[in-house]
Amino acid sequence: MGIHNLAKLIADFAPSAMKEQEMKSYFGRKIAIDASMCIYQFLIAVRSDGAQLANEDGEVTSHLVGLFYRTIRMIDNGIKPAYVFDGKPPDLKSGELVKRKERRQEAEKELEKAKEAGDTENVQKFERRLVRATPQHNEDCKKLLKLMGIPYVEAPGEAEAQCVALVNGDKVYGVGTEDMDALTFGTKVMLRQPHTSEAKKLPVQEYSFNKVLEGLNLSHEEFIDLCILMGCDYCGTIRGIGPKRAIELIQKHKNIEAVLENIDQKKYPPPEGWLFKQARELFKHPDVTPAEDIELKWTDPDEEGVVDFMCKRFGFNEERIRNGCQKLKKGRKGATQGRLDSFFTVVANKSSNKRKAEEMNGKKSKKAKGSFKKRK
DNA sequence: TCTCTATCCTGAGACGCG
DNA sequence: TCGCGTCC
DNA sequence: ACTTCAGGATAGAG
Repeated sequence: MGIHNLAKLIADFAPSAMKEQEMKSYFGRKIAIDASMCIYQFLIAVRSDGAQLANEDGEVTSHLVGLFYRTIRMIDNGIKPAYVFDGKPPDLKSGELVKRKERRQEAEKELEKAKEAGDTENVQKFERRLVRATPQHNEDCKKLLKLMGIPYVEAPGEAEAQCVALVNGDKVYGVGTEDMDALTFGTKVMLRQPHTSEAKKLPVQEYSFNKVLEGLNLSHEEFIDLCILMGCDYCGTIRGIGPKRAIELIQKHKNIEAVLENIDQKKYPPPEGWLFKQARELFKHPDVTPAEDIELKWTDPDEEGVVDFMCKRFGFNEERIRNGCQKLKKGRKGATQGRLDSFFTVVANKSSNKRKAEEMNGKKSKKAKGSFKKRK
C-alpha cells in the first residue's frame, strides 16, 4: 500500500510540492500507468449484480471494458498513456505477500467447504475474495492495447519502479498512480489518479520530486530512509515512530544507521532482523529495464482487429467499439501535433479561475482527498 | 506532544439515457 | 446536471 | 468489492 501517511506528510511539511492543475493542461502529455493495478481494479469494480461481465462462454470481460473506455477517454483528452505490466515481485516483498497469501488460502479453504456443503451464497462470497489478475487477463489486455495502437512495457520487477524509470529517462512526462511509492523511487513527476480527476471534474494533483526534497530539506537517500521509517511494503517499522518523529530523526541524523545509534532502543525497539538496508537498496536500484532500451509509439488503431477481438471473441457491441476506434484516431491526430505551451498555459489559468469561481457559487466542491489504495 | 488503536464512515469503472 | 440502469 | 471491503478521518488512551 505504498508509503504510510506520505501524502499527509507532504501536505504538512512540503505543501508546495503538490499543485493542482486542470486536466486540459496535460494535453499532449505522455503518462506511464501501472497496468496490473488498473486491471485489478476493473476486475473488482466492473460488475453487474455482483458478478463480473463476461461473454457467452463465461470468459470475463470486465478488465477489457475498463481498459478500453479509460484509454479512449485519455486519448480523447490528448493524453497518451503507456501501460506497464508487473513482472516478478522482489523477494523482500514476500513478507507482505505472505500475509495476503495466508488470507487467500483461508478464503480458498472456506470456498472448498462451502462448495462441499452446497452453500452457494458462501461460494460466491469467497470466490469474490479470491479475485486477482491472472496471466490470461494480462494477455487479453496486452492484445487489446496492441490493436488499439497503445504502447505497453513488460517490467522485469515492480511496475511502479518501471514507470519511474520511464519518467526519469524522459520517455514520458509523469507516472499516473495512486501509489505514493513512485515518489520514493524518485519519479520527477507524479500525477494522482488522472483518469478519476477527469471523470469527476476535479483537478489533477501533480507532485514534483525536487520540490518534495526541497520542502523536506532532504536528499533522495535521506528521503528513502524516511519512507522506510514511515512504513513501506518491504520491511517493518519502529514501533513508536510515526511521521513526525521519523522526519525529525532523519533531518537530524541523515540515515537509519545513525538514527538507531541515537535513539533509546528500549523505548523504540526496531524490528528483529530488520531488513531496512535491503529495502533501501530496492528503492535505490529497482529491477527495471533502462528507459533508453524502450521505445514508446502511439499509432492508429487496427479497427478491424479491435472489432474482431472485442466483438467476435468477447461479444462487445460493434457500434460502440467502432465508435471508440474513431475517437482514438481523432484524438491521436490532435495530440500528435504536440504541445503549444504558451497557448495552453493561458487557457489553463483562465479555466482554473473560472472553476474556482464556480465552486464558490455552487459549493459543490468536494475534497479531492478521496483515494483508493491498491491491494498491498 | 506524539503515536497508536478503535471506531465510524465513505467511496470503490465508465457510459448514456431520461 | 444528476441518478441510475447497463455494459458483456 | 456494492447482500463488501479497505482506507481515511477522528477521538481518546498511553
